[in-house]
Amino acid sequence: MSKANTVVVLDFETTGLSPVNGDRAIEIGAVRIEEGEITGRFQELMNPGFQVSSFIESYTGITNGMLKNARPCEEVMSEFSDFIGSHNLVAHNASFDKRFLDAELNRLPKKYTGEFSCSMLLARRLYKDAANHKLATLVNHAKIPSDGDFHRALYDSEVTAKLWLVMLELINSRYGLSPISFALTQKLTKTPAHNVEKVLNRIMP
DNA sequence: TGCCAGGCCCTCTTTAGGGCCTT
Repeated sequence: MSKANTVVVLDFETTGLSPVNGDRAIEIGAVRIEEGEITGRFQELMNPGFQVSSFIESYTGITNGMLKNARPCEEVMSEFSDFIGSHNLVAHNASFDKRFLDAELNRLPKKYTGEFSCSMLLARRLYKDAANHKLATLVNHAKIPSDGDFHRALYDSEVTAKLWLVMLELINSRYGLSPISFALTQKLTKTPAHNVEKVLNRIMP
C-alpha cells in the first residue's frame, strides 16, 4: 500500500450539532493509518470561547473546568490541519465531522485536499444485521476489544479506525479484493445498499 | 451560543414523511 492510501480517521466532540447555529469544536481526536497500522495520533481539547451546556458536559465528560485552560480552537485546528495534510479522511457519520472541520478551518482560513469516506455508511452496507449502526454497537458487533470512554475524541477515532480496518478485511475475505482503495470505499457508500453485493461481485478478481 | 441540523435511507415513495446517526 502506497503512502497515497494513508487515511486519517478523525472525531470531533462539539458544543452541539450544527456549526451554522454557533456550535464549535471542543476536542479533536484522530489516528493516521498506514498500511493497515495506526502510525500516528492527535488529540487535544480546545476552548470554544463560551460555556458548554450541562448536557454536553454529561454526554462527553468534557467539563467547562477542563476547557478553561485549553488552547483556543484556532491554535489547535491549525496544528490539526498540518496533521491531516493531504490525506484522505474517515469518520463515523462523516457528514457531521466534515461540517465541523470545514467550519473550523474556514475560520483560519485553511484548506484541506483530502476526501471523506464514512464508516457508518459502509457499516450499514456490510453489517445489515447489526442492531443499529451506532459506533459503540458496531464495535461490539464486530467483536473489537474496547475498554475506553466512548464520546471522547481520541477513543472514538481509535475504535472507528479499528472498525474501518475490520470492514476492509471483511470485504477482502468475502470478495477477494485487496488492497481496498479509498475510492472503492467511497463508491460503496454511494451505492444503494441493495446493489452493493452486485458491485462487489462484478469487480471480484 | 441559544433560531436547534442535515444527509442518508426506507417505504404505506418519487407532488413525502419519518427514523437513523453525529454532539
